[in-house]
Amino acid sequence: MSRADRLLRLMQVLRAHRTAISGETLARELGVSRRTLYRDIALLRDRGARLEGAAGLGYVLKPDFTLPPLNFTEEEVEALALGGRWVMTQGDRRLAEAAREARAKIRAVLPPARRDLLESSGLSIPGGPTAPGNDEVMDLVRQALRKRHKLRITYRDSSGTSTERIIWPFLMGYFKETRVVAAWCEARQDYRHFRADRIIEAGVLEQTYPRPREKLEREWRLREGIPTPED
Amino acid sequence: MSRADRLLRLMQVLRAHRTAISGETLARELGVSRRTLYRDIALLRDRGARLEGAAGLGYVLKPDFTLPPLNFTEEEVEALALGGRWVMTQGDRRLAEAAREARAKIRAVLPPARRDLLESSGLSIPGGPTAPGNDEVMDLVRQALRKRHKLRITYRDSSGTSTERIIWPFLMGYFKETRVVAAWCEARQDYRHFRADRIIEAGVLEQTYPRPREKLEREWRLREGIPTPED
DNA sequence: AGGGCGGTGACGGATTCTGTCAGCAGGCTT
DNA sequence: AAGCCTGCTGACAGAATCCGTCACCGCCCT
Repeated sequence: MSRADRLLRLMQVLRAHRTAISGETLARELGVSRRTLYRDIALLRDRGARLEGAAGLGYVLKPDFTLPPLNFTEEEVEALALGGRWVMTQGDRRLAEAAREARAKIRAVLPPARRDLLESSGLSIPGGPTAPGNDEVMDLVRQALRKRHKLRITYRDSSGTSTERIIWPFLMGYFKETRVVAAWCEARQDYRHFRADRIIEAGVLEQTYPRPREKLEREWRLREGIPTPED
Repeated sequence: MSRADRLLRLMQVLRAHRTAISGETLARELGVSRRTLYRDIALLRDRGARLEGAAGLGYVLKPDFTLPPLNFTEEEVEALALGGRWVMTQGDRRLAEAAREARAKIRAVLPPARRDLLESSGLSIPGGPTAPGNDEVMDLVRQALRKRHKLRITYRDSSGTSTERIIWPFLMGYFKETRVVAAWCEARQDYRHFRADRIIEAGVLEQTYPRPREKLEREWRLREGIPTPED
């Protein structure tokens, strides 16, 4: 049996069962080793499945390991539609793709009456020129951000000289015309800003950086005198 | 992207689309060859998906045996977070509020591990000056848009003279600096644009306008030479 | 304290996958 | 009727993935 096949079967088994199941049992049922089962579980989780495992118990199956129905008001649907559309035009390719997928998922669990509103809200983001920035670089920056990993970048500054640095990225600002990464620069031992379109190349390092992202952001805001958005 | 991953996405895409969709399109969307797509389709059918394909038409997923989608992936959460934040800074007050509430609802169905990502994704919309536009007016425009109602507006044009008109709004464009309402103007019997910040006053009429919003939009795009976003 | 169980890393051989090429059939357009 | 698009299947070989094994960590329950 191919892996893809097995995963679909696994989803069905999980959905059917309501009580806790041990990984051992699942593995036997699917005819694979325990190690492989853990790999499958990890993939499902990565794709969004909401299922929790606890040592000594087995897998505690949240009944809603799929997306439960969401009851948004018309105005909330409008907000989601507009926000999604903005990301589709302004985000890097992968993020734009994610926005589309998210919309599709929301659409699937929306009450039928609101579905059309999601696709055709009448609110539009005119397709102007998208802000410059290498798609691949932006994707890597987001990864580093998410996992709090250090990032090695090759950067060409405004005078045109290239340098290589290791930075701790903690924020990416989506300005009107540019994308700017705010980070702690190891070489300078200080906060620095990097325009995404001037990052020639980037690589996510294995190492995480020692301070929480929020701490860095707070300190940076303080120093730069940038107020925290009330949100 | 692994095959297993792709299959989950394929189900997602099929579910989202309600009209027939060709294998060619699907293959492009998933980034694989047509041959591979046929293989994937075969596997899904093997697993019990009621998926009908016809030469010259495309594929249609029968709606009866569709699993609900999995929960959001990390990347999708990022997209939702960023989009929501943009609406909070750029929408009118009520829409911003709706974005916040939508976020709260999404947060409630998220696996605990992904909740933080929604609030603190590290992606930020810098709080610049929000585009001008009367909150109340924008709200009314959105209402009219949603319900396809006629709108009575008092408009001051670029030369400073005020006029009162009845319009059929079918689109609101969120430009970088301005919000623009595209509408059919009853007085002029033609399409007109109105900057939201120049609409002094507005009132939603009881009467709906006779043509579907999509029709108006399509005709308008044709006349103005504005391409439809592929989306 | 110990066993059961979830979770992770590394590794190398086995398996699967995928694009290409080729061909057939059926519907739609011209 | 011809031509095109599209669904569908077979074969092949290189590329990519997968999987079991082993080893280890930490938590939970008894």
